[in-house]
Amino acid sequence: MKITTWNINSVRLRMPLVVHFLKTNAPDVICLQETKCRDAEFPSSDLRALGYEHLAVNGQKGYHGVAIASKLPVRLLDKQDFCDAGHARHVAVEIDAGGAPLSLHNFYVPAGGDEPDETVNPKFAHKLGFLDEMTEWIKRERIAAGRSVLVGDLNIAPLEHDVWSHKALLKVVSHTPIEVEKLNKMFEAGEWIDSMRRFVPPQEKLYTWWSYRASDWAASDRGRRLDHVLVSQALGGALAGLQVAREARGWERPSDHVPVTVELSL
DNA sequence: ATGGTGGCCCAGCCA
Repeated sequence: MKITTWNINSVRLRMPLVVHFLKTNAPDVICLQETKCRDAEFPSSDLRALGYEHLAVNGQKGYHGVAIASKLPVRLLDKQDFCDAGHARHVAVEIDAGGAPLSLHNFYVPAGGDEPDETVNPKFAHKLGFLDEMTEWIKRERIAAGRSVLVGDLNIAPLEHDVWSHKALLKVVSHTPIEVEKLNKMFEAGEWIDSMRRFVPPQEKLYTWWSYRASDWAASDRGRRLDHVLVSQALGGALAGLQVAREARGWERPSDHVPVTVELSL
C-alpha cells in the first residue's frame, strides 16, 4: 500500500500536476494539504475519474484545507479543529487495508508567521498551542494505538539535517528549539516512528520543501523537511519504501512542497 | 541585513 502526502498550495490551480503524479506513481491514497477551496469546489470528479473514488474533504475558502483521496474504501473518522480557530487543518479516515482497518490522519499544522516569539506573534502562539492540543489528543484518544498513520505538512523540520543549515535556521520559524521540542513531544505521545528517517539516515540531508523566494531553488538547494509520515509501532514492521519526488519542485508552476510517498507491506 | 515569490482573488493577508 502506497500513501502519498503533498502540500499542493491550491488544488484547483495544480490539478494537472496532481493528475500527472497519480498517473505516474499510482499511490493507493493521496493526502493533500493547502487545497484552498470549499468542499463544493474540490475537484472530486477528476479524482474519481482516475480511480480515487473514495474522498474525505475538509476545505475552506481561500486558506488551508485538507483532503484524502483513496482507491480503497474509506470511512470518515474525524475532522478536528484544534484551538477552535475555525481552520480546516485535519481530516481522518479509516481504510480497509489488507483485511484489517488502518486509521489515517492528514494534518496541516499552522506555519507560525515570521517572528518566533509567542508573546508578540499570535500566529506562532497558535502553532505552539496547536501542537500542545494535538499531543494531548493523541494521548487521550490513543490515536497511535493499533494500525495508525499520521501524515502531512507539520511545518517543522526537527533534525539538524532536515534543513540546509542548522545554525542559520535556529531562529527561523520551522526549526526553532521550542518548535522541535513540541514536535518531539507529539512524536513521543504516540510513540510514532519517523518513517522517512527509517529509509534516509539522520546524518543525510532530506528536504520536502524549497522556498519560492530563490532565484534557483535546485542550485542553492536551501530546503527543509516540513512534510512527514509517521506510523504507529504496529506498522513499523510493514515499512517497505520511501519516495520523495524532488523532481516535482521543477515542474511548471510547482507547489513549493513535493510529494512524499511511503510504502507499507500489509 | 535585506528582500526575494506565489496563493487567495484585486486588498491585503498568508505562506
